[in-house]
Amino acid sequence: MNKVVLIGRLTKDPELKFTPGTGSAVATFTVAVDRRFSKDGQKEADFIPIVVWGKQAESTANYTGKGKLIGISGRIQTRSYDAKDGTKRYVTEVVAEEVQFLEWGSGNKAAGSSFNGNMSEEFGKTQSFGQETYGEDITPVDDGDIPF
Amino acid sequence: MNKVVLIGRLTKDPELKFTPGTGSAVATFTVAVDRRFSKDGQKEADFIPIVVWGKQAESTANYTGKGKLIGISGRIQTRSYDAKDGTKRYVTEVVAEEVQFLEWGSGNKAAGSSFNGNMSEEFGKTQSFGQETYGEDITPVDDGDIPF
Amino acid sequence: MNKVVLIGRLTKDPELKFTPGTGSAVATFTVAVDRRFSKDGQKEADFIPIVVWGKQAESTANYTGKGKLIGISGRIQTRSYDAKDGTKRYVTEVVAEEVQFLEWGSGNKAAGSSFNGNMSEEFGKTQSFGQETYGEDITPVDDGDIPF
Amino acid sequence: MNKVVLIGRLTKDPELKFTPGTGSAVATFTVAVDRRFSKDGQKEADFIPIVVWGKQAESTANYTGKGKLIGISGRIQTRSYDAKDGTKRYVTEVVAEEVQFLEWGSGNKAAGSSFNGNMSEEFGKTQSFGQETYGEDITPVDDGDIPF
DNA sequence: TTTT
DNA sequence: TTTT
Repeated sequence: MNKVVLIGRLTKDPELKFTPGTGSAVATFTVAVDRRFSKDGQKEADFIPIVVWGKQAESTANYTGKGKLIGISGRIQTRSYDAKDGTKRYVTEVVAEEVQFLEWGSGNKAAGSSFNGNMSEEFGKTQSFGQETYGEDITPVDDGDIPF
Repeated sequence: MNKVVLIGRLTKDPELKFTPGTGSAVATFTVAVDRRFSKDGQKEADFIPIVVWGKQAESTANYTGKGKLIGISGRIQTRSYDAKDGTKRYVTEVVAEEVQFLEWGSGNKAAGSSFNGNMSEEFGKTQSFGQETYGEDITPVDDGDIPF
Repeated sequence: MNKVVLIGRLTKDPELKFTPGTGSAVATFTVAVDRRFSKDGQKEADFIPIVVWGKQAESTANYTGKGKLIGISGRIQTRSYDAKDGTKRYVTEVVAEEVQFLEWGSGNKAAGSSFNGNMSEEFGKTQSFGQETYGEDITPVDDGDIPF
Repeated sequence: MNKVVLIGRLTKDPELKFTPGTGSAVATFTVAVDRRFSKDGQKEADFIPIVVWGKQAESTANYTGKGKLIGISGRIQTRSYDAKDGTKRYVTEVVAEEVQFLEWGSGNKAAGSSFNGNMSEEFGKTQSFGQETYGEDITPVDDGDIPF
């Protein structure tokens, strides 16, 4: 059993990439989740790294963005990589299986991602809110060559 | 909202320490959680770092141990520290708020911790199973000087 | 272990009552949570009964209302009562331990509850959004005589 | 968002049925989850109704049973039916998406279910423990005619 | 650096 | 390296 649920705000626009192999979309971003109990009244937050795969990665890249509130459910994943200094580094992140946009509106008009952004007319300026949840559509087939 | 639930096995006995300041107990350990979907049939797991505070830390140090199955609920916490090479390192771990021993029996009889271990007669060799859950008893008062 | 997380909309304004004994506040309401998979495209939802105790009950009664989006974490509780026809009825509901207002704004200006509603100037018409989470402040002391 | 995680014990052996239409397997049972905080020291539990579909329903019927410890993740579902006295009754239950046997061993040798029970030699008397989790294999296609 |  |  490995279950996570988070509600927080994106610290930046998501980064959209595609795996070299199968071309699966992957979005990565960080979510700031305010802590319930902070010492005295200081505002404190946890900054949790998120990974999303497949069609949801594209939705995420297009319908949410920096500062927007988002709900996520998924699981904690750990992996290691070799740092440039030769040491092994360990990463703990959340793989999102379900993403719920609690505030809509994306910042990524200027692109840099392969998505053409033609949704921006519908969602760009308007602040609409919904309860739609996007489920996992691609089994995260762990290509071996992860682009981050 | 920041909620985590895990069921997995300890990869080692927990490490019990006490904060220099208030003397609060802190236990740290890693839990191996088998993944539901692994590529082909290879056994794969996530190795998730756990922190437990207060009275629960002591229970954990004494009633569970390497290889034992445990249930955890809590939240994801991120923090940073300065590595010896001068760079900043980021850590993501789970702060357990509730710990449930799904298999009892500890390995740390020989001690090294301040706990006297007199429970070992009751729980040491026997493999008993229960559903008792130990709640958070100390608000994790983030001493500033965390001993790990 | 008994953990629930929900994001959904109130089907009505919360009902605020106070226990005869200790005078603890209790709010009850129903949250509609859209299903991810519904047969064909029909909109379907689960209508989940929620109970909140203490100071949070009052916040809930005042800062949210019919149609508003809310995040809840808590646990499932079951209880039974004797129906007027002499049969025993079983109830399953969610006891909220944490409530997060994803959209603010209450409908209960006209009252009927004992709360004086003097917050309505601040929160009444404006649609502001936040991430503030209100934790459990009163241990739900199960008076024995629950007013619903 | 609608997420539930439970760890508890079956109050009885699961009941296995098959939908008239598609012949999908459905198992139903109740899980007793001990409460963390009970008034004084009295042992109290919540008795939570569970529904499992598909292949997992069969696993459940065969590899677990009365008194066994089980981990469940899923969602809360509400439905209504017409009671014999003409009134509408509302039911809240947990639809399990993931089931983890924390203690193995089934009681349903004598059958009544279509499963032939030939696993009982492997799992019957031995008390083995594992971490295997069985995922949802059939999208719970809500036949319309649910056999309970 | 990992558990069964 | 962080969000409102």
